Amino acid sequence: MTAKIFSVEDEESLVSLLEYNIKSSGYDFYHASTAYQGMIDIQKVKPDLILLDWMLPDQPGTEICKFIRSHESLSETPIIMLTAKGEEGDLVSGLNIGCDDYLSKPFSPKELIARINALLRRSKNKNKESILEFENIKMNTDTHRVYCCNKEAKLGPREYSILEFLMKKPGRVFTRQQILDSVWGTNVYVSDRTIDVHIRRLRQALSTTEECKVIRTIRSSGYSLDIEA
Amino acid sequence: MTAKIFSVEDEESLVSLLEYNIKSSGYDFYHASTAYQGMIDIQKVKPDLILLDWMLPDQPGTEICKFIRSHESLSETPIIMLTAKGEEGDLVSGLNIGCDDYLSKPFSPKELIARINALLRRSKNKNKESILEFENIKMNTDTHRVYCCNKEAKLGPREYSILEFLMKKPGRVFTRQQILDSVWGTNVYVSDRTIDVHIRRLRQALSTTEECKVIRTIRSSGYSLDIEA
DNA sequence: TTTCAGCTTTCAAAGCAAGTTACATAGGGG
DNA sequence: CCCCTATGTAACTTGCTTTGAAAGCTGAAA
Repeated sequence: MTAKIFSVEDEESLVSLLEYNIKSSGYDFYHASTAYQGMIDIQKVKPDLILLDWMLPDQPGTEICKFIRSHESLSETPIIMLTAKGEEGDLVSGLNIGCDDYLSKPFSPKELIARINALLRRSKNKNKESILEFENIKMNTDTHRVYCCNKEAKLGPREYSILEFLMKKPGRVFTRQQILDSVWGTNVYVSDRTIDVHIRRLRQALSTTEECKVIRTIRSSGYSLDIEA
Repeated sequence: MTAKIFSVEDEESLVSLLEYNIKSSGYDFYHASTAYQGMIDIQKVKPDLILLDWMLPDQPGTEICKFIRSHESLSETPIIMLTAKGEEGDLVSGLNIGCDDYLSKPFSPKELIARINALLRRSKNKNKESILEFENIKMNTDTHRVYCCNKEAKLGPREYSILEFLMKKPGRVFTRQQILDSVWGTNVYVSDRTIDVHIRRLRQALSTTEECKVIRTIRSSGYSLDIEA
């Protein structure tokens, strides 16, 4: 059964972009232009995933969010919020309200699809918790988003993998070789020193506003996710 | 001690390829052509790593896998499964059965060696106790942190290694040469006196607040981790 | 008590691991 | 086809660690 994606969005041009990309990815596409119409149609369609615009002509997207979460049959439906640039500040409350992920406009269609896939995958086997946490670092392995001190940190793929690896065994020291084996995989020949560079990039990315020293260097041994003594 | 690699494989040509590459990498090579013979010889040899062909003339490799995992003395031995092309589909079950890695034929010898190295590295660090304790000294080899009288002690890498070495056999006396061989490695030429210096630094680092005499000097012999008589 | 070998402490230079920066390249997306 | 990001390497810097020499100390034997 193909998954049904429901979008509530008033911008015409964006709707057609969404429709094109979502249908290309093999999903069914449904749509409403206002919050009011959306709430009606969502109950009929019972979609597998909902895309909500943050700003709608009649009511804010968050209202639909609350509506969905409070309806027995819909409450488990994953929701992705779409925000215009500059509205990110409210996102913290958005996540609290109950949406599962968000994207800031303009976003790449590829990224949207990736997040839809991830959320659908999760809701299919919604058994396991996908949040890793250590100190003030939070990591959502479904959405691949990382937060440090409640601000999102933008990591490259490699930095993300290294952090994920470290987060799975916080405090434990790993040699460069162990990190290479696990993140790069065996039979890949990369210099040990490459790790240093990525660790630097990771530290830099995690230093959002305040200093956030969570990666400890153990000289001649390796690195660990830990607080400096 | 060189690690022993045991291969169960019926293809003649592949066996000689394996033998050549594994021996070139400095490992001992053992071999059986059938599952039955393999199970017998593996018990005698007690190898450090096992290569299993998925398809064998008498029984599938998975049977050997089960056999190994259910035998007390062998159950921790890492296993790499070798599969012919097209058998990958069954690999999921293979990994569930308990092999640690797999390779699809044809594979590059380089890759095989890389995976062997990686697994041996992993199994070497596996079964060592991560908390060492003596008197009021506590040492966590996972996090590389050392506590003396419940306060963290900051040690340099060398001091750390020396302490770890001593903590493994508390009370026992080691000559300077033994410490050198173990911590620095054999065939490294460093003056004996160097040990004295590091011992001093170690003592200093362990004297956090109160006097904490746990390293005993045995004049004209060496040092031991012990309480002064 | 003196002597001497062996042990401890101190010190400064050399060594080395990690941090940092810059750059070439590759790969993907528009 | 061009631009941009991600990645890995190399070169340089920094600061701690290691090291051996040498001076100071200790304890046992004479």
